Amino acid sequence: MPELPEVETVCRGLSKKLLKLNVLKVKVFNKKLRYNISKNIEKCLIHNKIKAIIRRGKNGIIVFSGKYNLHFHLGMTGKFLITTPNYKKKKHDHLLIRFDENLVLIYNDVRKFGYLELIKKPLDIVSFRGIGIEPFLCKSFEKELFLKICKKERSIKDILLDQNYICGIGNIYASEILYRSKISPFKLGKNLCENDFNNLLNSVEYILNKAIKKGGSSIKNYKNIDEQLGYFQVEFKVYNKEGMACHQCDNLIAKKKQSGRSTFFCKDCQPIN
DNA sequence: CCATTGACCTGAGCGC
DNA sequence: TGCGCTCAGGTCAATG
Repeated sequence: MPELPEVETVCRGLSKKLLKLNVLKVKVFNKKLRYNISKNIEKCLIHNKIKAIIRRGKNGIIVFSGKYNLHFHLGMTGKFLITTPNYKKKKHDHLLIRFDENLVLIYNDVRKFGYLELIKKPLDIVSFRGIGIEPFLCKSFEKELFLKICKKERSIKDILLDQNYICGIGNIYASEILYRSKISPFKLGKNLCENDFNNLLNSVEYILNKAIKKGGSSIKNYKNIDEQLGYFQVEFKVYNKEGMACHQCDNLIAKKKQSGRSTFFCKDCQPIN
């Protein structure tokens, strides 16, 4: 579910409430997520303080005072909730961490595509899991990215979704970014001209920034840690807008399956040539 | 090495 | 009311 703007919003929310707090208890309700939650999680985190919360692409890292950090990925339906010790466990709650100051952190994930893993320090946030360039740094790596992408026989949308080029973009923002860039989602990497590429990197920053400012997008069930909704979905120009009028021409927004996922675009405004 | 497909898992919404 | 089907914000292993 969550792409970079949603993960960023979650990280900021967690920072606001949990920074400097001390872990009193860790309880695993169900360890079977995408990867199993470590049996040692309580041992590794208890009496540690939260020092920072960092985002890298769609990943979050809770930095603790001890030997381990906690890396999380929310998959499609992962959510954190901050609540109090009298909280009643709900369906699909998988982990609970109790802190001092009477606060409790819950990880809930319906589809269990997310995960929580302990990672040993020191944290090399730059080469983290070998993922690609942070979107807000991508202009400094423009040449490098262009050289990589301009050889590819893959569609530009597939490339945007591949976290090894630019990280943090998912299915919603890929469509929105390509619409603003006036590039067909089906255009191949090798066919992008420099002008396309400039527009693309521009829109990557613009769209993601704007979405962060709105607290991300809530289309089904995404919520921030205090159950607040994001509001970027009202700004969608193409995602879920099949059959609606294009904002820039008389055409209707089209929807097509691409690599097994829905793509939304305007045929006229986003030429393939 | 590169590109494509299906698997992982649960729930919502739709047509019948 | 219920069944069966498709779809959903993401990755990753297996295949050609």
